[in-house]
Order: sequence, then C-alpha cells, then structure tokens
Amino acid sequence: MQRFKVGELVVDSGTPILMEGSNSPQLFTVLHGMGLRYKILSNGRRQVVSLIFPGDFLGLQAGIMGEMGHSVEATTKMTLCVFDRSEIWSFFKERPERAFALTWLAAVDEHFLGETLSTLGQRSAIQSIAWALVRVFSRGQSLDMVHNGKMPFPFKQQDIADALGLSLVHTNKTLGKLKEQQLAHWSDGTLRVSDLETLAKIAMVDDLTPAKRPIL
Amino acid sequence: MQRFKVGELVVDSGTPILMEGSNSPQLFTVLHGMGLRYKILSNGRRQVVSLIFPGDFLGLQAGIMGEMGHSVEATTKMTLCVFDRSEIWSFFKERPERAFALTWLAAVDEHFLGETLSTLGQRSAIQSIAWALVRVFSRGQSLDMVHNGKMPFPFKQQDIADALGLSLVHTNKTLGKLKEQQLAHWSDGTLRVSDLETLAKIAMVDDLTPAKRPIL
DNA sequence: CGGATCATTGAAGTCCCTCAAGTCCTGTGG
DNA sequence: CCACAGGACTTGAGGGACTTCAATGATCCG
Repeated sequence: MQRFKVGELVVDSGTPILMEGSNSPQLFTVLHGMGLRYKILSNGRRQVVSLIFPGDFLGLQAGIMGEMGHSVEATTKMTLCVFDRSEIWSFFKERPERAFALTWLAAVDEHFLGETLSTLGQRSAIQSIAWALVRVFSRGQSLDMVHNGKMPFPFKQQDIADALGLSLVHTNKTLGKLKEQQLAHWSDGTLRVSDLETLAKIAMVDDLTPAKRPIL
Repeated sequence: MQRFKVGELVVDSGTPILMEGSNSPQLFTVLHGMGLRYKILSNGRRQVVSLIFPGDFLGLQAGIMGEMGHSVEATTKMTLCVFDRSEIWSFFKERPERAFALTWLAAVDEHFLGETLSTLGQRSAIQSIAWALVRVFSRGQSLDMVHNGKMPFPFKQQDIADALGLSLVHTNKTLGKLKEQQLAHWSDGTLRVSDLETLAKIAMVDDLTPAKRPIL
C-alpha cells in the first residue's frame, strides 16, 4: 500500500473531510479518531448515515462513481492515510487482491447499511438506541477500545438522534431509561455498557460476533 | 462475460432466490422480472431493503463476504443470468475492468441505500411515498419501461409499507392522498405518474437525472 | 461576568399505529 | 351456476409513541 500512499493528514474535530456531490481527488483510510457520514436534505434535516471508526475507508463513492453520496466530517481530531483517487484504476489492474479487499469493504458497508435500514424502519425508539449502543460497543471491542467496560464515545446526543431518525428530546429521554435500568451509561464522551446481553436482547440483536473486515 | 456465465434460470413469482445468512454458490444478474431484497427481524417484522429491477446484480455479499445480509425473492416471474461464485476471484485477477464494474455496482447500491436511509429517518409518510414513487418511476424511465406515462409495478402495498417503515393502513391512505391530488395513480400492478415535477417537489428530490450504472 | 454549547425536563400536540370491518376480485369445488 | 374462502385493497375510530415548543441547568471559555 505504501506505493499508493500520498501522505498523512491530520484534521481537527469539526473539520469537513468530504462533501456530498463533490468529486474528491483524494481517498482516505482512518488511522486515528472518529467521525460522521451524513446527508442534508433540502428541508435542512440531517441524516447521519454512519459513525466512522479507525480502519474505515472514506471516499469509495468518489473514487468509483466520481461523486460522493454523503458528506464526511471529523468528530474528534483525526489522522488519515491519504491516497490518490487516480490510482484506483491501477489498483484494479496491478493489485487484484487489494481491489478485492476494497470491494469487500464496500460489501461490509452495504451489509451494515441494511441493518441500519431495518432499525429505522422497524425498531421502536428504545430498541433503536439499544441497537446503536450494542453496535458501537461491539465495534469498540473489536478495535480494542474497551477497557473496564468503558470506551470513548465522543459524539453528541444530536448525532445519535440524527442517525436514528429520532428527535433530540426523545433520544435523551430514552437514553435515560437505559440508564435507569442499569444497562448503559453514556456521559462526558465515554460509554459504559454494564449488561451487553440484556441490551442486545432489547435491541433484537442475536449475533454479537463482530463482522470480519479486511485491512487495506 | 460469457466465459463466466453458467446458465440461465427462470423462476416463478414468489420464489426465494437467496437467503439471509446463506452462502450461495451462485450469483445472478437480472435479465427480466422484478423482485425484493428484505430482512426479517426476530420480532417478525420485515424490512424491504430495495426493489429489484432488470440489470440488478444479486449475491455480491455472498460472493465477497461469504454471507448474505438479506434475502431475495422474486415478485414476478424472473429470468436470471447465473454465475459461479468461485469465479469471482479470477474475475479480479484476469478482468480488472469487470471487477471495477462490480465495485461500481456496489458503490451505486450503497449510494441508494443512503438515500433510503434518509427517507426512513427524515421524511414524513407522504414525502416517503412520493420519494419511493419518484425513484421507481425514474428507474422505470431509464429502463424504458414507461409508455404513455405508465409503467408496470407489480408489488403489493404491503411491500412498499415494509420498504418505508410505514403501516399498511397508513400507506394506503397516503397513496389515496396522492391520487386525490392527481399526482400518481397506482392500481392493478401499473403505476401512472401524472406530475413528476410536483411529486419530486413533495419528495424533496432535486436531481431527477438517473444515476449511471455499469453493465456486467 | 456574559455568551455559547450541550444536556435535561415538562407539557401539549400530532402523526402514525393498531384494531376492526367491509368491499372487491379471483379461484375452487359442490 | 352458485356458495364460499382467501387475498388484496379500503375505510373508520381510538390510542399511543414520538415530536415540537419551551424553559432550566451545567460546563466551558474569552
């Protein structure tokens, strides 16, 4: 991969990285930090498409289709590994195993988007929030970010509300219920899950084994 | 592509084609007919992930990740072009331009899933249904299925309800409103859109040009 | 200390859901 | 030929999950 690597980029929290509709000349993989993918509708409402963790690949749509379908923003300080979009094609020609890994990543993303879709369409508010926390915590575990049952979770309640299609108020009250029941505490940027089993049951998640992801 | 083609498959309406969690040895592209991608949650509710039109590729997740994230079912009689899953790898090694097209398809799917997510999360019922009809009609136009403002649309109201996370009853009443306003009529398996502009405005869709899709 | 941002809580309203019938159509069997 | 059953669509009524509006704390920072 070193051959295609252009350099590293460090951005502050709040920095826009990719814009919906743009054709970025650069693609990224996340080395450190967290972020958000989101879309803004013409009525001003925001849909958070996914949370971004280390290891995620950013800009596939621009790289392949020539146009991003969503925007990407840094939630914390992030460091990114930068690639040149124009190299993508030589990628496919000369490094088929890497091209395959790229497609794998796309397939994994698609898989999770399907899960998210099911959440927005079919789960109640408490089920949705439980699902989101289970998802985040599982991902955190596989990234070794969990220590003593806690992991960093630097998002705002508004972010989760926008991710789940709920209002901020209702998101807050529903988080309160999970806290009351001693299932999950989230405050000051850290998430503590006390009873992952029960949380997963509420969330209607049956498979807690994290999905395999290729490394670029 | 002929080299990789195993054969053609014709299935009746209602036939399951791929099952969630399975690792199908076969992949398909749709030559004729329509179908559904869907997931079933443990509480029995169904989320329709997308409608399937001719030209769609089925089984990418099984081909790449080894496991389908959703099921696929035929809504009409369908004829499918069948490929061997084990050929995917040689695909990447020997036909990089085809591998690229495959990844392109994955990226397009991901793009549309993001749109769908925004619909479930941020649009009201009438906006959602208008959005779905605009999407279907646009796709129909680019596939030359539209004649005299009409196109075949062989789904049930329950399918659309499950796709948008709405109840059947409310879906029915909302479709009624669009009919009242002379914007779209859907009955007996055919969809007639009288005023695509206005429908798109309700749906908050600003770009009516259909997305480019590669052909496999 | 004033301003900004985020979290929290109360109250009122509404969009959408569930429950429940009823219609229309098609196919099937007596 | 008619009775009946099943499936999809339609319509009405009532209730509830979630939204919006509004106000208050809490924390941080120039």
